[in-house]
Amino acid sequence: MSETKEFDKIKSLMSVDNLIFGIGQVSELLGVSTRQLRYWEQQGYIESLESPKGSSRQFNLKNLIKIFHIKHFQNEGYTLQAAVKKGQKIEKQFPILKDFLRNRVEDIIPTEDGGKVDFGFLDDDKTKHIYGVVDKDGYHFKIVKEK
DNA sequence: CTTCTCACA
DNA sequence: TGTGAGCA
Repeated sequence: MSETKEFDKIKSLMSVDNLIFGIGQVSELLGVSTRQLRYWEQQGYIESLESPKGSSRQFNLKNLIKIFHIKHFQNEGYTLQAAVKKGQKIEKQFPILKDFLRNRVEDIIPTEDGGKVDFGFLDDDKTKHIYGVVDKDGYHFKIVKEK
């Protein structure tokens, strides 16, 4: 087997799409009854990977996260429909947040009582360095003037 | 022991 | 918005 083929195999093994959970696992993991999961799927809120007809349902990570969110918002007191909508909103926000973090966060520096997030410079002259600070008092931004 | 579907509230 | 029964 060629090296690229080997690499593809490893990549495929590590791919989140290949993290599959059985309905029982999901139920135990997230505290949602197997019956609920089938019901939610029947209502079209989630979907399972059902290649072999009539065989047991399997869920990928995407749907595991969906289920997690629905359960979460139901616990907060939302109806099933509202919980699904809340989950969809989070799922739309998440890639944007990820993109922001990937492109704007330069570094994360742990400290004794928390840490600080380096957001880089505010200006092109690179004189105002902005940090997001997490410490025992909470969260705040700090602008450090360089030279 | 698990998951499935169907009937029922 | 789900559950219990009863089958495979």
